[in-house]
Amino acid sequence: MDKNEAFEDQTGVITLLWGPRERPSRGPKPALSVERIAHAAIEIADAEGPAAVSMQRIAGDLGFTKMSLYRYVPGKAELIALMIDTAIGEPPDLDGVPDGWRAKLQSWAWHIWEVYQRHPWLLGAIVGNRVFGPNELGWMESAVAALDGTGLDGGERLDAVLVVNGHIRNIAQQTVTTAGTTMQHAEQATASTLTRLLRQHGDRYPALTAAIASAAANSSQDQGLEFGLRRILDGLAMLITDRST
Amino acid sequence: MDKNEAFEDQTGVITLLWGPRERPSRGPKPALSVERIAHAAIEIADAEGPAAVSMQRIAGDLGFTKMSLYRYVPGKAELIALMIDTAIGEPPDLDGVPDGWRAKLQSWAWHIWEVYQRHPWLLGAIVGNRVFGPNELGWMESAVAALDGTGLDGGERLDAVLVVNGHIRNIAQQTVTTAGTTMQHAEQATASTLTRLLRQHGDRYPALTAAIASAAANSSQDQGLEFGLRRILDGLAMLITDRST
DNA sequence: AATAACTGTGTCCACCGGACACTATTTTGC
DNA sequence: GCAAAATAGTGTCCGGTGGACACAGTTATT
Repeated sequence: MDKNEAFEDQTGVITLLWGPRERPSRGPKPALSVERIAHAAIEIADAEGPAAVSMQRIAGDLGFTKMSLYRYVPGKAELIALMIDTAIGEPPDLDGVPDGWRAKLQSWAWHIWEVYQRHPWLLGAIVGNRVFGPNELGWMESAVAALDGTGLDGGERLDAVLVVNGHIRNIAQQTVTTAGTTMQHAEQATASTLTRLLRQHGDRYPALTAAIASAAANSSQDQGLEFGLRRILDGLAMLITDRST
Repeated sequence: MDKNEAFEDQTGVITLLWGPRERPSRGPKPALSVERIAHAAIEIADAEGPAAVSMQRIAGDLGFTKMSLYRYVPGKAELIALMIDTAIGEPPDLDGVPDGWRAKLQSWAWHIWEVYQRHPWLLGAIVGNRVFGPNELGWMESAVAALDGTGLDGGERLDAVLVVNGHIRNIAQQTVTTAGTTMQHAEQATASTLTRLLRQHGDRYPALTAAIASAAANSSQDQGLEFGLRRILDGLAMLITDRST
């Protein structure tokens, strides 16, 4: 498919994501639109996982042949980029959140968490160097803006947003399954296989076995998101108070 | 390929990763081995990205036909699982690291960072619910063991390791490209496209534009790993001192 | 020696992304 | 009004993918 993804020309993605969407004057009226195609693809990915998204499938769902899609989209890679930015959607408005940067960033984290819950395939799609779309940049904007007023410089704000977003992504990856099953099911399955493996080979992993046993006893499971987020925000708070004194 | 990954029976992966590897008594001697196959696949992925790893390609590199591989591996998904655990490799020995949990966890973070640098395709391969392999569990073990002596309970230790690992993964994803180019190239490319996009649409993203300009001015780039790791460890330290008093 | 188990090969299949030629449709300039 | 130009959707073809299956060759057991 792609022999060297680093040398892909990003022009196709850029024009699809950022370029103007103007109808040519001559020729028959298009029966489809990039938006309809993207939404159909997202629907498939949401319901049946990213592997089910093929050109044939999308076109079939829309009632067209697969080659007709190539009138709207230069290729599948570009379509996926558009799927990503469309699925991420509009960034949240954090102006209504009071109480300064910490509450704003926390709210932002929960919003992006919901996005990942709604579109689990996003987690596997946003790896590697990519061209950012308008919505994706909008999310970064709102998060960086939440750190206005703190004494952090630009690089630190970017890094801080990176850490928070990364944590949510990471937790979502652990929690969510790619296909249609609920996260309870998936977590339960992995947890049970993990405990089964540890029951057999536990002697090789004493600390891990003890930790999991303790976690199960205290029923302190699924705190990963809040735990890590609190740690990260605590660490940021330390830096911010440090800067402001 | 896979219509619903959540319902995959993990038995194939489990037996391949954890099961005994015993030669049957009768029949010709196998000319290959799962290890050789996995290593050949890893070599391809390291050099040309994960998309270049196909059964035909692996078999061709080994001088066999692709169908011969299926005598050793039930399918490609299982082979990838084995690739992952093999590429992660032996966990680091942190007993030699002095100075308590913080230095140990920091050392652990840099070790896993190096693994992700060596095998960038890992970042795209370890998404979703998966069965852990022996080595992967070994890394978790060594990280959890590093938190021995802190007052944290089992669940907190697991969550802490999750956060640190997630951060490294996140930074590596931003830094590394899937194929052969160096990370400098990739970062440079994305950075330049980002600035070009912001130069055109910067009015929609004022805070982001300002932050990036400030970061460029202070030349405080590529501090993401250390920045976030310091914040996370600071936050953990707060919790630990809280627990011990 | 016969048999059973196993290894590697060749053939076949459905599906994938995509190139290309073709017809049908619509707008423009005359 | 009419021809030319540009576009939209279709049908056909191609190389590559993962994998099922039958088959011949090899080895240890009986």
